[in-house]
Amino acid sequence: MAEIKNSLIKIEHNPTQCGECSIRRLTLFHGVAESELSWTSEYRSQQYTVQARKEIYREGQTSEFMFTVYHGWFATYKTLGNGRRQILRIALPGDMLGFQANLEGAMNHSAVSLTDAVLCAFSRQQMPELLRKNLSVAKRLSELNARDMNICQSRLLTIGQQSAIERIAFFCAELFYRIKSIYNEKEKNEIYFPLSQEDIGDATGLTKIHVNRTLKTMREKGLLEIASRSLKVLDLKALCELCGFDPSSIQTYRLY
Amino acid sequence: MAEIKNSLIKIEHNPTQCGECSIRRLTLFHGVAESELSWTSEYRSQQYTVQARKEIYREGQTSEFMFTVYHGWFATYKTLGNGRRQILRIALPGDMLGFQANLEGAMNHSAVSLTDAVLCAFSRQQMPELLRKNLSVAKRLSELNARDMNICQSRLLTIGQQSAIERIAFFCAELFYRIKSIYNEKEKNEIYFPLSQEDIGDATGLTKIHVNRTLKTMREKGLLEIASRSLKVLDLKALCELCGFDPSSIQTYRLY
DNA sequence: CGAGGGATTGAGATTCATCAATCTATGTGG
DNA sequence: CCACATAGATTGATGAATCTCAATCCCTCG
Repeated sequence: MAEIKNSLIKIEHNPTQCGECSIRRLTLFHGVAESELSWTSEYRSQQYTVQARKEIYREGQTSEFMFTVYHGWFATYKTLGNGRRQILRIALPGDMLGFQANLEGAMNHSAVSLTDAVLCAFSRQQMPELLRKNLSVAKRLSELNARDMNICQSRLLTIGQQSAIERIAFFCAELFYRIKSIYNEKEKNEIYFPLSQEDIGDATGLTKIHVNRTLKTMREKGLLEIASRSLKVLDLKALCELCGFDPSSIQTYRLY
Repeated sequence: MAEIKNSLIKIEHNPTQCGECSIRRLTLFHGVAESELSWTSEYRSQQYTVQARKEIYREGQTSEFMFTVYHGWFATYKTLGNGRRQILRIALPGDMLGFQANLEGAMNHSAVSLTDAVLCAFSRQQMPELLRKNLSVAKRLSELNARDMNICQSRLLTIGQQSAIERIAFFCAELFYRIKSIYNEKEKNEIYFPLSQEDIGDATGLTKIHVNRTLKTMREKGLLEIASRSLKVLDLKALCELCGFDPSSIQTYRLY
């Protein structure tokens, strides 16, 4: 497998400054006073581009950085000895990647880009210092982690207790709402959607064949259509009712 | 359903002092300097007893407190409209219950005692102040949450990608190691285990009937025996190999 | 000693996985 | 510009894993 080091390409020319970051409301630095941003942003070591489908860190290995997604989609996952893979989380702009309890230790999961993407990197080593010096950042980190915990637990519920069509509906409904809340698109019923059917299967605990058949059913029922990297929601209300997804819960996903 | 208020019984006589708490190494106050413990422990509002099988907070409702488990077992869970229930987490002594991003808002999951138990309560309202004033506690909270995130993601992996026998093996292996690490019992192969087969099913995403059949298989294979509130591990090595549970990962569960 | 909750077993239905083949869109090299 | 390679999507046939319904058993507790 390709070296991870090579997948991250440093942006030498004009990296985005935190002060002018258009998605700061979504990130770790949401809530940092403008007057403090000049020094807290010093901890943002670097900005990197990464191509689609590259690993940025791997389970069992250490990682120099943790990241904020500035642009693009990522998936975190764990694998089993037999090669099966469970996608744990889809990370979208504003989301953190790679924070865990033991900042020095090996990663307990892997992360891969699903699209060409841009990451803001933070030295893991310097994180404790940043958190000590700026309580607003520490509080925000805690909020982001608690939100991710809630999302993770909701996925445990859907995977543990729902049928194939319900799981896929839940997965798509959640992503649909998350994307729309990031880009403030109220009316659009179609979003960019870079996941393959196999990815959807890895996220929902189904085989790609069964995902394919279930998507066909959903298309026939007029719920949604996934084709050529696009997700079109045909009947949002029915989709949410089918899987028990509560759109108002997305507010606790946003945190801004 | 019974009122939650009534399930918590305040301990009026001689509640445990944080300074003499025998499991402090496992808790939120691990790492707090002895000299600071006198004032941080002021935030520990009260100690409560609770009988087995009582809800201590409920999804959708607000809760005055968050808790540290001092004694006993708890389960957190989410439910679906059709009544199906997913157990999200088994909380053991030292574990936190009820922390979430929006401390003022409604709970996003419920919690129930599995045994008679004792809880140390913290006013949710006062938490931000405590975290602001004591960085050691804030850091510890973040560690505990990150650890729980890892456990949650491991369960996502096992429920999403493993068979019934593997899921049950994983669930039991994890609890077995957690209990042994709490009580420092290296050699014992039997632990107290208050979960019904239905509980195991709710935790692993299986029906109680299938849990029953699978436990029978595991008994016949000489892996483990669950009977009369006890879990006896007959072949620990085989159990861990079956489900891919790595005992050394428990170190990141302990955090002390 | 009866009641009730959990455990156990059986039979049959359903969902989902597996294996295998074909199709389609996209990109690549000649 | 075309032949080819490749990855992802699609469909069919079959079998295994798990669920559902139903009945009985067993243990504990009042």
